[in-house]
Amino acid sequence: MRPAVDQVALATLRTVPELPEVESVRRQLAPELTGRRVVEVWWDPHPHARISGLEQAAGQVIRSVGRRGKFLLCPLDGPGFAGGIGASGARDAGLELVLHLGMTGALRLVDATEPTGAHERVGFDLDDGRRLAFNDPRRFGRASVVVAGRYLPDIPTLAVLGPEPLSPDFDPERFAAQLARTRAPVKARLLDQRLVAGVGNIYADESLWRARIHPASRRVGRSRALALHAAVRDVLAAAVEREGTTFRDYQLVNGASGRYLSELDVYGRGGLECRRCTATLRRIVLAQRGTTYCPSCQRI
DNA sequence: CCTGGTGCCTGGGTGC
DNA sequence: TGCACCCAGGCACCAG
Repeated sequence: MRPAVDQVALATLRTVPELPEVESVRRQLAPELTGRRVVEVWWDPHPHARISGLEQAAGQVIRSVGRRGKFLLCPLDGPGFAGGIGASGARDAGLELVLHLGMTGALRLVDATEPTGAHERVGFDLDDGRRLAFNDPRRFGRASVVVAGRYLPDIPTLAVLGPEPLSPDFDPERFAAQLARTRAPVKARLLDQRLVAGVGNIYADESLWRARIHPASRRVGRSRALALHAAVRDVLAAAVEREGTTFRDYQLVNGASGRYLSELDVYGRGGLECRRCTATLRRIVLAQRGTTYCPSCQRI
């Protein structure tokens, strides 16, 4: 057993998990889950639960814990796995566990004897006597087992997910060209996951503020697009560095909070002073999302 | 294809 | 103290 981690909330997020929060959860889970065998799986029978294929996880070994955008990706190895070279000589198409925390999802490692939590939607009993519990009050999260890399039809967003913002795949010129091609508000483009993966409401507002771009802008020229590209990278990198944003009781394994909250410049600061120009930050609704920006230094 | 609008879901907050 | 709203928002889905 691992008493230092048992019973600890790995991610009781009040903040909606975006890339930095999911990456922080991934880093906590990876050493705990890698090499563990899933003994048994239980899941929520609710008709609207976004769950598929989980019966296939039983007996599988978790090979690693990865991430793409806001998705956690765990490649699985079957009981007889011996290197992945099948009779045909081609690499076997193994299975993959895909988790998305949605708005309120949280993952915990608990003792397997602990009763199912009130909002527990999925439980993976592991071969070390613990259970990976997926707690998700609003059922906006997702849990699926698919053939590795085959994300259609179950997970269409993952199938068309844009580049990882903190990798070289996120190319500034390509980003600028794609942004120039359509006329939706720039914030909507940041949120839709195809231009760049992992940006949600908080870090969209933060990035736009940093790049001095009005969230409702429908035309973003090359130089501003390049500034936005850099801002997205800088904001996400800084938030990962601080293990995400905690509003309430999101806790790390050691009990610490995500420390990006004090770094937020606009999100949650409507009516307060802009830290750059002292104008009053304004809160509007854009793309059906609460949006905060500085009317003085973010111009259309 | 592109875009905007609606529904899903429920804990927590507000106003009466 | 109780009750009826109403909001938060990632994503699926649909209509124009």
